[in-house]
Amino acid sequence: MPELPEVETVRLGLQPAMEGFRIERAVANRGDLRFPFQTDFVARLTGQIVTGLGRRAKYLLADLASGDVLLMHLGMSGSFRVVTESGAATPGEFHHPRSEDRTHDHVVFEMSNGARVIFNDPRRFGFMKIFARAAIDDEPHLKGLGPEPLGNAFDAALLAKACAGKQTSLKAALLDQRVVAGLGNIYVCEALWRAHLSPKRKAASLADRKGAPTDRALRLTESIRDVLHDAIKAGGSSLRDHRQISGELGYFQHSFAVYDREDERCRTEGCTGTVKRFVQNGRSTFWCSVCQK
DNA sequence: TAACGGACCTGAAGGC
DNA sequence: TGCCTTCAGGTCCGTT
Repeated sequence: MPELPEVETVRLGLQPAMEGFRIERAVANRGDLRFPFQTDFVARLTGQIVTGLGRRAKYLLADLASGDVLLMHLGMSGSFRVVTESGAATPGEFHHPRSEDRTHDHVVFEMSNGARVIFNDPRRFGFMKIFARAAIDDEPHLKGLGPEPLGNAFDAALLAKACAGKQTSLKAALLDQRVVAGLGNIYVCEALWRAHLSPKRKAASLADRKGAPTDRALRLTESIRDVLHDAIKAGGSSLRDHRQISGELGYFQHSFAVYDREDERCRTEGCTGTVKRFVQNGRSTFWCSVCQK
């Protein structure tokens, strides 16, 4: 599922095809994804040079020369592929399992360098929206997002402050994009395992009575950074519908310590536990009850 | 205000 | 083999 590392991998893949080039033609093959397209969606994209391609949490942000920003979210199953003039996807040959199935190719950008950037999203949980860069502070999807976990501002003190007084579980708190932006179910499970913290533990326990970060907050902050860095280095994970730009699989799923490893041995050195699964806030949680406290 | 759960959506996997 | 059911999960929104 596209969480921060997958979105960052997509961004790095799209950059050579889009940044600095003009969108000669934009096509929306249907009226909506998760939300209806704006009526002027195509018009505001056509002829615009993409001056930069950034990321905020799980959102991709394409800056346009007009001063607009194209906001893109991959939802659950969204993916991009880039097809060059020669017909080959870059980098490498495109080999998505459903590469012949164009049914879910919902948006196409024809770039001035000859590349076709195609957004495919079978479940249509993704969406695209255009807003003025000047109004970015008022953009509802970005407003209220917590700190970037890989940014300089994110540290144990900030995480502890965001969790102080919260009676909900650590798992639920970390999935809350207002607390920290970009984590999803997989990386929350993995980060909690690395920090040896139970997903059931109260979020408030990251702060002491004075609101200062506890040792748990320090461990968790480090674990979040580490797991995200490792995943980006591996090109993201590739569960089910998610693929890289090239159609290739990411490799991080091979490194999962707990996610989707129910009944397998815990990988913590010296731990005799097995990975368990339970449903928490409507989502599967994987953890080791022996070494995660 | 915080916390929680349902809805959205469709392909994959499992059961019969 | 084919049909049916369940599950997956990011975000929004309604309810408690």
